[in-house]
Amino acid sequence: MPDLAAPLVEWYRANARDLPWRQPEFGAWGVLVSEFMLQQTPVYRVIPHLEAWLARWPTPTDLAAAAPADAVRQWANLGYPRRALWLHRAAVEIRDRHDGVVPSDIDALLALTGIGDYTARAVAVFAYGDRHPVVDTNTRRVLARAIEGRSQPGPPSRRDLAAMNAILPEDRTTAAVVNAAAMELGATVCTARIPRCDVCPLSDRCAWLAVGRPDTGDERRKQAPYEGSDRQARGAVLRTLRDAANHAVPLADVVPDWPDALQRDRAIDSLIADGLAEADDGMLRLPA
DNA sequence: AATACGTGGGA
DNA sequence: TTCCCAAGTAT
Repeated sequence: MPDLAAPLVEWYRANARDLPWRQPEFGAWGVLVSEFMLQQTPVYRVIPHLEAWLARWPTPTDLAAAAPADAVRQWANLGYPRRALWLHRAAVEIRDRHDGVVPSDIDALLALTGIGDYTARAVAVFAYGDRHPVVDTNTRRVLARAIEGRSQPGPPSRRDLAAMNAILPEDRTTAAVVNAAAMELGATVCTARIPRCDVCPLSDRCAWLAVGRPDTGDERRKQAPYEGSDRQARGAVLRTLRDAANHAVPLADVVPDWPDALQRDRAIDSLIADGLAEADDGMLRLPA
């Protein structure tokens, strides 16, 4: 296997974006919040929300003391609002199980609500400097191209962690940089569409470029259409609840003009089932 | 393992 | 305009 770590590190030193969570003093809580927000949401949309969030709740204990409704409201239009609920639950768990300190142990992190394989390792590595492989969608694409010669990665797998681990240097500080660099390269150069191979630090050893950048046909699953979907209906309902000045809305006033009343009611029920809404006395509200 | 889950910007 | 897709997780 070609050495990927050295060129990645050199490239990262010169080209990494100056992102808030990369400041040394940013703190584990800030890193954790940023990782929740970055799950499926672009960097440029996260940054302003992250700063507002941390100004309001500077520690896990601060957030744990708030109502879930406040977390969902503060989440605003970041999307996937259950992440706000899960982040709040994680804060409660950190307060109750870890004395208010974000843990660095992978298994302890994995046990927190809303934290999976990616986020657990991202926190341990980027907040605490521990040595683990961190694999996100960017890294999977970089490895698929540079090592396997494929245009897109296959389905996520535990093998991805082993592949990343195989290119990590022994030194933990450098290993953390390699993790960040692989993600950064995938985000800014080795992109899903129109990769910029002309400025890529791996171009002289990339298996995919060497064989002429073929489309290897590994289609990623197409996202279901959003227009007319249940998700869109849920989004409309939740927006109504977020924007309600008195924090509660009569059920009859919840998107009354939605084209499909049955779909709207289904959305309301599913939001209640998810803990994102509560109904009582004919009123609908965010969870207290 | 496949599916559900928001939102909005860029090409 | 329409389509793609963005630092994933839970079930």
